[in-house]
Parts: sequence; structure tokens; C-alpha cells
Amino acid sequence: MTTRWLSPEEQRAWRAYIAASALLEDTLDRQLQQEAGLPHLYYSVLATLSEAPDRRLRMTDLAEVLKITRSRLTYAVARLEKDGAVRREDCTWDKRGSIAVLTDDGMALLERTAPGHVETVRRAVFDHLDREQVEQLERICTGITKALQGDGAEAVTADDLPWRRRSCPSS
Amino acid sequence: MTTRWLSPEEQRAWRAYIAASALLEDTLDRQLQQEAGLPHLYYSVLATLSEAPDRRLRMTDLAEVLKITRSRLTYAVARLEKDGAVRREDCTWDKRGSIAVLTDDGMALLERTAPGHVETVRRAVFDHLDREQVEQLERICTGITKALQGDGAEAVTADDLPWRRRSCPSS
DNA sequence: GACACCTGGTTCAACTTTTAAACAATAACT
DNA sequence: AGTTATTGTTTAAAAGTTGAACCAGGTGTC
Repeated sequence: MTTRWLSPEEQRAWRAYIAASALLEDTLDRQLQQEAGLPHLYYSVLATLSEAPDRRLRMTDLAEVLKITRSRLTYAVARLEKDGAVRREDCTWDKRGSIAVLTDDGMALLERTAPGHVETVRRAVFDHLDREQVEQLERICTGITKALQGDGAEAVTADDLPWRRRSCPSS
Repeated sequence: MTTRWLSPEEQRAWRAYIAASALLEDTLDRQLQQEAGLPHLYYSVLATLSEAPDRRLRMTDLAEVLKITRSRLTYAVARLEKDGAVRREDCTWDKRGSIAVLTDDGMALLERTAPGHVETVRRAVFDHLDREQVEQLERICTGITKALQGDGAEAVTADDLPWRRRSCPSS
């Protein structure tokens, strides 16, 4: 089968994306490293936990939301635990399980550093987007995620989690 | 000053972006590692060189286009040189300079692996975007880049390079 | 031209992260 | 009961990243 190359417009968009994402990730990493002493991924772990019911999430769920491997997450949480921002608890209804819990210290760190982070994100991204573009950005990214997530899977975002199977044996 | 938090729409868009970019970078890395034996960044080095006039670019220019530090680039090019995909040449009109040149082997590698890469990008991104969205994506990303690039700087993309100062002493 | 200062690029050592594979424990299915 | 699948961690190796230090060469000034 002959290759379906990118059209010139697509190429431009793709290059713009590559540049922007590299620059953005770099900026976020530096800003957070500076202010919170954490790389972006680690901050995301805390942020995700902070919004979860009861500030706790099972490792696999957390990994799924963040789109990283469990192995990578184990490493990250180990460090966050050492920093005192996260604590691990055993899962009572599934003895294999391990639950990451945001500590008060972690919450405090988050609250202390969130404003700076949000400001960075805003300046980098949202300050120059109109309503329409914000909406498009979401749609575009959701589409990408869906495409990459194996088509059978439902979209998994933080919002889905409170009702997910592993969260709690409420049934 | 009170924090300008993200609106719910912005939050959704931001989370969608975080998820998509993590997943995308991961996918590209794996696909390219598999097919070309290179991570995405390294592939981008080759791709950028392949489009430069005479398939060569000064290190600083290359770093600027790719939005990475010179240090990081030195490391990357060192490996690519060891692989035989890139060769370094001395810059004749500026004796400090070092020029990265895409070798024939590098070009061959690129040509061999480009179809698979493009196919991945297409499936992940462009297959589910319409014309309008492609255009928006470019605009959004260009805006981000501009915002992060220090406002004084002109946008630097591969397209600008043939005419850039360091490329050639044609003046 | 001598001086100071700026740039291009590399090197180094420390560190962090990532990966993949293997593993133990537990759950779930048949 | 006996597989098979999942959860989460561990391990060792490799890779990548960083920042600072550094050299060599350019640029500008007086």
C-alpha cells in the first residue's frame, strides 16, 4: 500500500504541534521543579489524587488516568512518599491492591504551588485562545486519546473515576 | 493578586491535552523504537536535517528548531553519528561551528521508516480531524510556541532556516 | 591591537528516569 | 481444584537529562 503522506497543511500543523509540546513540557517541568521541587508528571500525580474522592486512588487507576505504566507510577509514588506528599494504604477488599493517598502535606504543597502552575498554563496556552479554540482543543485531544487507547476502551479521565469498578466495593 | 483559575471548559481541555500528549509521545516513541531503533526526538533530528538545504544544519540551528538545549542535542547527535546516520563537519566560515550532516545511510533509514511513522501519526491524529481542525491545531500550537519563546523572538521553524544567519555566509 | 565580553559547542559527573522482565500475591474463571 | 489473569513491586541495565565548567573562536570597544 502506498503511503498516505501528510498534506502541506497537515505537515505544518504537525510541526507546530511538535514544537509546542516540546516547549510546553519543558516549561512546565522547569516551572514546577523551581516552585514545587517536582517534575510535571509528579505534580500531576498529586493533582489527580487531590480531585479523587477521599483523595485516594488505586495505583492502576492512577496509572490509567495519567497514561503511564504501572512501573513508572510505582517509581513516582515511591519518591512522592519519601517526600511525604503521598502515603500508601492497603486495599482492604482486594488484598493485592495498593492505594495512593494524598497526605495533608501533599495537599498543602499542591495548594501552595497551584497558583503558579495555573498561571504558567494560562500564559502559555489559554491566554491566547478564544472559546471556540478551547473547545476545539478539547475535541482534538479527546480524539487523539480515543484513537490511541485501543478502540475498544472507553475514555478514561479523572472524571470517570469515582464510578469506576476498582474505586470502591460499593456494589 | 488572586489566581485566575481555569474555567471548567479550560480544565477539560487542559486535561484532554495532558492525556493526549502523554499517550501520543509514548506511542511515537514505541513505534519508532520498534521500526527505526530510535526514540522520537532522534528521528526528528534526522527528519529536520533531511529537509534542510544540503541536508545540513548547524548545531545551534538544529537545537533551536527542535526546541531543545544544545547539550541535549550534542548527546543525540553523538549517538546518531555512532549509528552512522549523521556525520559532523567543521564549519569553514566560523571555526567554532559544527555542522550536522545527514548521511546517505541516515537518509535511507529515514526513507525506510517514514511511511510507518506517518501512518502512525495519521491514525493517531489526522484521520479524525477535518480541515478546520487541522488549521485550528496549527494556530493553537503556533500561539503556544510564540507565547513560550520569549516574546521578543521571531518564530523559528524549519522553514525559516535556509535564510537564517548562521546557515551560510552568502552575504 | 589589546582588552573584555559574547557565542558555539562539547565535556563531565551526578542524577533521574525509563524500561522490560521477572516475581509474589491474590482474584477470577472453568 | 486448577488454570489463567491482574495487581503492584522489584531488579538491573541502559538511556537520557541537567547544569556547570570549559575551550576555542568571534565581536566590539577604546
